Amino acid sequence: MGTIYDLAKITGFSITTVSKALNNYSDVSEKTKAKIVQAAADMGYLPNAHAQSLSTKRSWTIGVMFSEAHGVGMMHPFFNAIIESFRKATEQQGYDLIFASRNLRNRDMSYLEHFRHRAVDGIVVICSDQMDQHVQELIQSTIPIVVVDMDSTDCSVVFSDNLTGGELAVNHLYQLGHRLIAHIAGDTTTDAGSARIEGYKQAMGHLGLPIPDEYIVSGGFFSVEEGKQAMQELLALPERPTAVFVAGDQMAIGAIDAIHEVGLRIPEDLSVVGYDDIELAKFITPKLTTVRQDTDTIGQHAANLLIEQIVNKKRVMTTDIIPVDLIVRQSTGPVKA
Amino acid sequence: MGTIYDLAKITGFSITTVSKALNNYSDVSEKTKAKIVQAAADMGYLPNAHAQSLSTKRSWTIGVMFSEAHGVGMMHPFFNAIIESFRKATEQQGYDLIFASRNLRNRDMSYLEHFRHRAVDGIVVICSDQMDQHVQELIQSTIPIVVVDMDSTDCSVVFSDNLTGGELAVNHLYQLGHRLIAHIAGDTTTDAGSARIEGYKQAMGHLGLPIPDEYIVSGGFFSVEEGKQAMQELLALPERPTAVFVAGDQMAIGAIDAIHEVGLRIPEDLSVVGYDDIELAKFITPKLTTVRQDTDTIGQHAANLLIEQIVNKKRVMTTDIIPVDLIVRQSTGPVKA
DNA sequence: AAATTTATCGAAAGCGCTTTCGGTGAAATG
DNA sequence: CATTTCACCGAAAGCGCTTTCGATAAATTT
Repeated sequence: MGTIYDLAKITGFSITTVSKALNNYSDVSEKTKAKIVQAAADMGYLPNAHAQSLSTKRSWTIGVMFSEAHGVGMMHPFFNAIIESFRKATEQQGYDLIFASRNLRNRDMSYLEHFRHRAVDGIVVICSDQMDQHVQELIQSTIPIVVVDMDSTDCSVVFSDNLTGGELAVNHLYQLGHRLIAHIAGDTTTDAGSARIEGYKQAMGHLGLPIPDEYIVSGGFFSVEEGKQAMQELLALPERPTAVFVAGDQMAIGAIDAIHEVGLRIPEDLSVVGYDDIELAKFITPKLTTVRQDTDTIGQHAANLLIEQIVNKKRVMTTDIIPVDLIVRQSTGPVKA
Repeated sequence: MGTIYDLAKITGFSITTVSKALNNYSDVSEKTKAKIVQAAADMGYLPNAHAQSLSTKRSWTIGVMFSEAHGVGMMHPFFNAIIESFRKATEQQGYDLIFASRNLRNRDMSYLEHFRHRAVDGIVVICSDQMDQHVQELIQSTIPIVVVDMDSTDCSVVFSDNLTGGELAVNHLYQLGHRLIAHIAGDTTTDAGSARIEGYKQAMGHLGLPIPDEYIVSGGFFSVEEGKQAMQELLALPERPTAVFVAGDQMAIGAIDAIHEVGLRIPEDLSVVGYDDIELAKFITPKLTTVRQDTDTIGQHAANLLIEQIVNKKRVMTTDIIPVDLIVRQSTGPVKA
């Protein structure tokens, strides 16, 4: 390793000059700059990030918060894809991601506290809901922040056009002749969940289609298992829907499983459209018709929004809504005559 | 915020005493300890992690390295599950995870350099292969390290019993009457890939089954797409196998897709067994017979192995092989008469 | 040649914390 | 009462780095 002092000793300059040389200050001659840089390379010198942070008040780290409330963690392919794209964008600018917990050596603390302790330059919250106290606390803090997949007027947010997404799905189904369209919803405490329900309702309204209460059933927090259960409820209905719009691909896969288990065929007996377009969507049987969320763009925009705030040292409250696409595959088909 | 100095001013004690009180030293009376702790709570004091690290040489961070060589990143459900379990285990001990890149503010640097710069206490490498220069460099360094899903005698490693896994799959297929058993392999530069091939070969050998060269086809780096392509090659063979052991569930899903696309049925026409037992495995159609890897245990063991080294300040080179299970579902069945 | 600029460097303070080591008064011992 | 122990506290150095500000010598300008 070696420190800046070693470098000073070796080259014969002061640590001041060494530091300046390494940081490319203008008041050090090219010659000495070259010598110092060379010596640094020779000894494999690397600046200590903690010392730097301490003295510059800049840590070049971004804290990421996954809400663990619903046990999704970083396992959900959608959030996962977003964080991956976010990571690529931020690391290009020199930031590292740090996953902090609520545990600091046996001291229980809030995320905000933990992030302050780590002195992160900014925060991204990936999956959460309005009810989460921790997220609200983060938003109210002064640390630059961007929130993904959730709405808020108190900070920068970026999320998919879930309303349109819901409409796209329903309209597609309608055009295929479906009139009995049910919805397996994501939990309404999440903005994504409720926006998709809203999109579903609006589209149904516009089309003059009635919505029986039993046609909206909760799939909980977007899990496969809950999607399956929700579908089972739907299947038990006296007037079974001919199509169902599922608010997430994972849930859709669960739903499909439920449908298959009772011996029904997709799309002949029942059409299903999902939401997300996870990688697997186009490979499973039947290939899933779904509303694609542009995770790449979401992640990038989130990264840009955050870094902009960090760099300019001022809060901005942008609401960035990313368009979605309907991807038609084989899980939807014309209604049975 | 506030620093230790503010706390000293407020309470009237020296910063030394404040620090000691906060760190529960024995040479500060209970009374003053209480006062200081109270004052700290009142002002919402939080120690600055960077300052602490600087002075203690302990950062309470663990660097995680995903090889980006094969473009899997953190998107693969298997690695993802491992990192999640690893995270839970380490955060319980007070460590935060930091995802470092190879980019430090436009300076291109190795992972080792980056980790040294960040002064991480330990390193976990999640998905990589022997050929990766960066990983080798990490292993040769003096920083505590644990490697997952890869073999090495130079550091602690933890991975699944891939050999047995391969055998389990083949034997299962054999018992169902299959004799023409092919293998869609993971890339042989990965230990997991080659060990599963080995398991396949050994089992076939024991059973006295011949292995035509064309029966082992590479599925690349475990992706769905590559699995699909591999299966297409298999399907084009003059003597088509009646069963195929696929070295990963993602690939298996791709393979199933390929099979369905040519109008064949699973398991009636063709049996397939996967590897991993990802969450979706039991929901897709057909429900996938697969070799389950115990990601929870892998993650935990890796965490323990790493923390042990950090705490004891000495390198240990354990090889921790985690057993696997065959989970029989519906993608395998008796060979057609 | 005197007066200014300019280029180059370093002393020193500071970032927030830990830890060694010594000092004080009170309690315990003889 | 003199001496030793003990409990409690603080001065100071140090962790590795940045940054301000002043100093010096060389280069320009008059």
